[in-house]
Amino acid sequence: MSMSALTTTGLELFGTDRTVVAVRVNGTLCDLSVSVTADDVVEPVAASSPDGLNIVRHSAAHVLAQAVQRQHTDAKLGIGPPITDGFYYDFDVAAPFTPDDLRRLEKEMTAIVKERQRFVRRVVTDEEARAELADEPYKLELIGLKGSAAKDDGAVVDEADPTSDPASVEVGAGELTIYDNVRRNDDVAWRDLCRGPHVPHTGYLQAFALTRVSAAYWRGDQANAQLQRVYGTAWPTRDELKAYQHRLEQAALRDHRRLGRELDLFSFPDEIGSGLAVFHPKGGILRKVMEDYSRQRHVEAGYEFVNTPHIAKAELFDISGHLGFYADGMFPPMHLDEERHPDGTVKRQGQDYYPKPMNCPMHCLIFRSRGRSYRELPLRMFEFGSVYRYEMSGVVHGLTRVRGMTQDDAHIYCTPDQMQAELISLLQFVLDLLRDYGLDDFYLELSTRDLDKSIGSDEDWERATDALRGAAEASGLDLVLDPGGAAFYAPKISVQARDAIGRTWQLSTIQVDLMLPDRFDLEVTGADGGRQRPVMIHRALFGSIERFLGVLTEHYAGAFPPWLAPVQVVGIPVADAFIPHLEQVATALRASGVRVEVDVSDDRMQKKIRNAELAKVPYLLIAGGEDAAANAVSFRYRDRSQKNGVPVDEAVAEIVSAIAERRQV
RNA sequence: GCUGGCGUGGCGCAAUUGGUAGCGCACCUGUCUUGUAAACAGGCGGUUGUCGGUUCGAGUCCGACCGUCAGCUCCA
Repeated sequence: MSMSALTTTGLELFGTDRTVVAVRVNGTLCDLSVSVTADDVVEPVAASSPDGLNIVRHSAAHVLAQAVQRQHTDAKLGIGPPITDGFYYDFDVAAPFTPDDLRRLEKEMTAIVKERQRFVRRVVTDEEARAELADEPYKLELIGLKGSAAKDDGAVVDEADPTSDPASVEVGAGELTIYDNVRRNDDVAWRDLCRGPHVPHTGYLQAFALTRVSAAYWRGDQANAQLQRVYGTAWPTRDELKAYQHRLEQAALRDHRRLGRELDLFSFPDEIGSGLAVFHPKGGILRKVMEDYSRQRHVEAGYEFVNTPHIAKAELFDISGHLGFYADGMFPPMHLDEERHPDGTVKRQGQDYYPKPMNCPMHCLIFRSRGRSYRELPLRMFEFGSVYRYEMSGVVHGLTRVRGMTQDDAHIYCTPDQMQAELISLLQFVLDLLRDYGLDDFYLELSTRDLDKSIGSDEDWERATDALRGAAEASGLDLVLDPGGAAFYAPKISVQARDAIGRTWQLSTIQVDLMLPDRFDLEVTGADGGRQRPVMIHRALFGSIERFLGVLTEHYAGAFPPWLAPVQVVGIPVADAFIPHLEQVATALRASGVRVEVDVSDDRMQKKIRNAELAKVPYLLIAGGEDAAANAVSFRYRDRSQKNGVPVDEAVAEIVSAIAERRQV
C-alpha cells in the first residue's frame, strides 16, 4: 500500500464488514479500533471463528452487566467470561433474580444494543483502577490477583478444565485495562475492568438470549459468598442462535430420563429414594444383554469371576482407608449386635456395618485369602458389584449420578514388570468393547498427582504415571492432561467418548493403585522364594451399568441397535386373519433367539405401526394376504422404508445377522 | 449441601382478580378391522406432594417439610 508510512486502524480496514469483530495484529488479538502500520501483520477475526465467538459472547456479557446495573443499582460485579455456547456474569445482588428479571434484562440489553455504544479500551494503573472501581469489591480483589490469574490467552473458559481460570478474562498478566461503553454523544454509559478485546460497538450483538439464573460461589469456592449468576447464549447471527436453540431441543428429546419413561425402561419411585432406580422388564432385558456380552468378553480376556456382599464391617473400610477419606460419601452405618444390661450399660459391644462404596477392598481380601504365587499373576478379578454412595442431594441425576449402582468392576494384580503390557492390553480391551456397544469416537485423559493431597512415593507415582501414559500413547488416541486431577492414591486414565451429537462422557477409568496393596499387605511369593508386593490396577469399563445404559440411551436416542433393543421385532397383521401366519414367523425368529412380539391387539394396523415406531422397535414385519400366500413378510424399517414380499427364511436371516453382527439399522 | 424454579389422575397439559377440578393419550368395555404413524362409542381414574395457617370459601395466598428440575460445589 502506498500509505505505508501512515497508521490506520482495523476499523478502517474491516469496519464495513459486520462479520469481522476484531483483528489479530502480529498474532495478538486486538480491538478493531487498534492502530496498525503497514509493517504489522493484520488478520481479520471473523465472528464465527472460535476467537470471534468468544469476543461476541464476552461483549454480550458486558451488555448484560450494564443492564443489570441499570435495573439493580445495588448490584456488584463478579466476573463475566465467555463459555461454551455462551457466557455468564456473576452479580452480588440483594435478592436473587427471577425468570421475570431475566425477561426484563433481555429487554434492557436490547435497548443497550440499539444505543450502539462503542467499546473503548483504556489502559489504567492499579491505583487508577482501584479508585475508579472503589464500589466494586470483587473487581478490587481481581486487581490484586493481576499477574497470577492469566494462564491461557483469552481462551474460552472450559468448565471441565480445572486449569482454566475464568478470572483471567478480567485481568491479564500485563497492563490493566478498563473498557468504557460510550454512547454516540460521547457519554460514558458504563465501564468494566476487562482485558478485552471486544466488538466495536454493541450494535454488533444481534443474536443473544438469557437462558437461566443460578447461584455460584465467588471464585468457585464453597467457602466464599454465593453470587447470582446469569447465563446467556450469543451468536454471530440470529440463524445461528435459532440453530443452537434447536440443538438444545433435540438434545432434550434424547434425555435418558424422558426416554426411560417413554420406552418403559426404568423409573425412580419416590418410595425407594433419590438416585435409586428400578429397571422395568424392557430395561431389564437391556441390562441383561449388556451384561451377558460383557461377561462373555471378560471370559475370553482371561478374567476370573468373583462375588462379594453389599455390606461390610467398619473394620474393612478402616483398613482400605475409605472411612478415613470418604466417610461423607458413604451411607451411614447400621449398628448391629449390640446388647445392653437392664441398667443400660453395654453388655456386648456391637458392630457397625456399612453399605460398600467400592468393591476393591473385598477383592483384596479374596486375593489375600491364601498364599499367592507370582505364577498366578496377572490375576484378573471381575465382578458386577453393587455399591452405594451417599451423593449430595443436589447432584443426583437420572442414571448418570445415582446413589446405588452396579459397577462392572475389575482389579488386576500383577508384577511391576507386567504392569506396562497389562495396561496396554487392558486399554485395548476396553476400547474394543466400547466400540462393540456403538461408541467409537474417543480421547483419553490422564489425571496426574496432586502434590498437596496424595500419598505414596515420588518414584511410585512416576512409574505408575509413565505406565499409564505409555498405554495411552500405544492406543494412538488423543491424550489430554489433567494435572493434579488424580485421586490421592492413584493416577488415572479415563476414556472420554463422544456421543452421536458430539457430547463427551467420561466412561471407563483405569487406575494404578498406590495404596491398597500396602494397606491390605498383599504379597506373592516370588521365583526366589521371597515376598513381593503386587501392583494393583482398578478399572471400571462401563463405569456403572446404570450410567452406561443412560449414556447409550442418549447416544442412540432410544433407538438401540437390534442386538440391544428390548423388542427386536414386532409382527403386525394387516388384519386378524394373518395372525397365525405371523405367529409362525415369530416362532421361527424365537428359535434363533430373537425377541419378537406379534401385535394381536384390537388396534388397526396403522395404529400398531405407530405404536411400534414410538417404541423404536428396529424391525416391523407386516403381513397381509399377499405375504401369507407367498410365505413372506414385509419389512418396515426405522427410516420408514419398506421391503415387501420377503420370503420368511430370508427375513429371519437378515434379522439374525444384524443382531449377530451388532449392527445398527 | 447451597441458590432459585416447579409439584394438578400412569404420562402430557388446562382451570378468568381465591368461588369448590377439566382435556388428550394410556387403561377398561363394546362395535369395528386387508397394506405401512392415531377407527368409533361408552367407561374407570384426582380429598390438586405432605402438614399447618389466612379466609365464609384455597389447586390458586402464607409457612414448614418432602420430592423434582437447573446451576454452583462435590464425584473414591
